[in-house]
Amino acid sequence: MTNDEAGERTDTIRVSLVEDDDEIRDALAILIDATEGMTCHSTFGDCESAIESVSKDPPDVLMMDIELPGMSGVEGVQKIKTAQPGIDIIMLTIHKDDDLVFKSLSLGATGYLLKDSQPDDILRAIRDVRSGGSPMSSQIARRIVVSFRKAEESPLTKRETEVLEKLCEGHSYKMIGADLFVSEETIHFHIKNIYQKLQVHSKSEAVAKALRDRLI
Amino acid sequence: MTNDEAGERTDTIRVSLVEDDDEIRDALAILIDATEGMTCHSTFGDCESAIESVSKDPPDVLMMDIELPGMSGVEGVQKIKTAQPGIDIIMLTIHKDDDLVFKSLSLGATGYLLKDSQPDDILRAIRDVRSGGSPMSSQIARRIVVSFRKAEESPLTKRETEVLEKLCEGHSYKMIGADLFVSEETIHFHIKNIYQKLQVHSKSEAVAKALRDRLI
DNA sequence: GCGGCTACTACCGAAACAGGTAGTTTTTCG
DNA sequence: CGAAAAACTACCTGTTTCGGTAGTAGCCGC
Repeated sequence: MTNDEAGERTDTIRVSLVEDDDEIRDALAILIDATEGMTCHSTFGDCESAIESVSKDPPDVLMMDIELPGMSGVEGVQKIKTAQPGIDIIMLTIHKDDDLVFKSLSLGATGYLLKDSQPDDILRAIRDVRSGGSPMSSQIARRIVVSFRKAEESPLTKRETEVLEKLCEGHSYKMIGADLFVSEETIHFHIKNIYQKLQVHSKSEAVAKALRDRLI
Repeated sequence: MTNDEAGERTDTIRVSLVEDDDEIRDALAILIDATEGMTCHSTFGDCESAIESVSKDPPDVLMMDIELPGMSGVEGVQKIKTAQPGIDIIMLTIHKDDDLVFKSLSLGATGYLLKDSQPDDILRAIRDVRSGGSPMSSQIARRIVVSFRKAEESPLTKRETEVLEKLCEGHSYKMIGADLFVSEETIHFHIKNIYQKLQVHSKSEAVAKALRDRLI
């Protein structure tokens, strides 16, 4: 392991573990250490101690149980990723479809593994995450894909949507009017209707709603 | 497979294909028809004809080449998904990491497959997409995960971020001041600084930038 | 201890916006 | 065809925002 050379990570992948179950933790450590190209860098039974150590001596990859006593894995992801953005974090879970997995991915985790995955799958996920992938089940992938898809049906008319798009670009009534070749008053009219339909009362509120609900 | 019972779709999965290469299209059709639990419902050489037929007689799953003569697969996804939101669309591609794949996923595709995938992988993807998954490579998954993560570093101070959050909720200067127990003028001051840092000139533009760049 | 950053307060004038009312024309669809 | 929806124009009034200038105060690091 720790060979020096230059290059950021042509060499051994250092893996750390955060897992409260001793048996699982030890088994993973042994598996990783027995594999060429990776080494178990450190192990922790809880998030708090992991956070402290990891900021001093960061590994390349961190595998973290999503359900931990004390600070949850989700919270841990946020803290560790803030302190050490370079670490790739893989969440470990027993549930296939867990809201927590989804949350931790959006907070900074890069992939996730089921605890009872085959050794081969575990090792593949570690390499995968290090070479720019996000290992995860297709069920989780679906939820992520859906979450950033455009709304299928909007209450707005075509023209109103057009106006809303311009609003989101920060244009004034006057500029939008010029862009769409109608008068400023017409834009005013459309925007009043947009406000009514979206139940908002200002440009910024409309923009926030449009972007959050992916109306545009 | 085809047991009937109740349930919404215990029976055969109807698959349609859009692929301009005759050989690939025929090979896929044969593979699908030879597999228990699915049937090849219809095939098309281009998007235009697929769109017409599919709106009359929709399949369960549509496999679509991402690069087609005439209308591109990406455009096709958008049109078909708008007309028939119930169809699960799997994109076919030869490139592993293609911007087009990413685009089509955000426009309504549910998964994607490499054209040279093993037959088993193809059949698995079809079943997968039908049972609520999004089959895709971990490289694509990573790009999607990253695209909705919060910005790691914001140019804004803590206070400014706080103000920006309130802006995104559509509050006025006065309301934000009341919320944060400072004067309206102070909010005015913070917002001027936010505008400078984000290079914007209005509330709505700031909100748009904040939400798009995930500063909050 | 001093400069730099952050947080806060204040005043001004021009511009933009929000909400209301009151119309006309065009498109869409039963 | 005729009703309904969408697109368009206009005016008015009070409120909010934007950009500029100007000053106070606390905290941190060199």
